[in-house]
Amino acid sequence: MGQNIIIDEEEVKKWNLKMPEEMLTAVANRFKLLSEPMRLRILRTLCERERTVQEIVNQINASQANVSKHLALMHDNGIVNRRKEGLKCYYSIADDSIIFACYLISKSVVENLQDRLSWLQKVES
Amino acid sequence: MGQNIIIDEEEVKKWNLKMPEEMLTAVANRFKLLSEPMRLRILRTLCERERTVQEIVNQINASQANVSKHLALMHDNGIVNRRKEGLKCYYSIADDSIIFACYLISKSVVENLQDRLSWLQKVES
DNA sequence: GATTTGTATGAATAAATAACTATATAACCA
DNA sequence: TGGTTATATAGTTATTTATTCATACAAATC
Repeated sequence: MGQNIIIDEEEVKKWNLKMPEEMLTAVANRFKLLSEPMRLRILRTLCERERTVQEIVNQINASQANVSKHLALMHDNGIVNRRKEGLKCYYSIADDSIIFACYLISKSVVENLQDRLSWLQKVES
Repeated sequence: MGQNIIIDEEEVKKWNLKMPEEMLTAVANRFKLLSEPMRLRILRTLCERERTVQEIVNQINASQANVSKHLALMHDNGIVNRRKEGLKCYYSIADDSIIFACYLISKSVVENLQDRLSWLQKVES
């Protein structure tokens, strides 16, 4: 924890080309987990620290049942941890690479948006 | 191109916590693009070099109509480039961060799988 | 045991979408 | 102009799934 991550661009290309079919669907499934705003909202609250279901429900605007289902799904897929303490149930992020992926994608979304804006300004002038 | 990427873990957490709601849905949408095996198959063929629609259709096992739709969707969302040359239409990857994300996620999927396997072996022994 | 609190789950509904078929467009050539 | 090739696009169907409501479960407290 607390370390930097270094990615070698050449290794990335090779890796992706070699990836077998089964792996590909597994990766797609993991991306699907991240493709719902509600789940990203939940994960964002967990970024700070572990939280109970109720804490999450209060933070984001969602029903307890819905939050619980999303958490169960993410737990089944190993991206969040579950820890029971009496009545309460604490969830936390189990897989940091998911947070890195969010970071990468959000950065690229911003860049994409900036590109479109500057293009628009060129067209207008 | 050809450079390494360095990610600072602290910056990642801050970034994700600050991310506004609109950004969050945009990120979710981008993840949704990556959540279909067929689209990952297409992107993988594009990892190597730009390709025509027919080349992609031949490489992966899919109908021309389907590949065309997926490409259109990805182009609309700015993750692939389109270049027309006579009858043929060449597509290429427009956003390398997507490939990085695939790399990150596939690595974590492998680790997750390895963890489950070793856990299984512990239980069995 | 009965009640309260925190969480999980089953059933039902509505919305999104991947894939298919058929057809359209668009560029090239005879 | 007519024909061929490469790609795109409607319309349809079937599947998936996020959400809601109601209820069940499970642990604590009385």
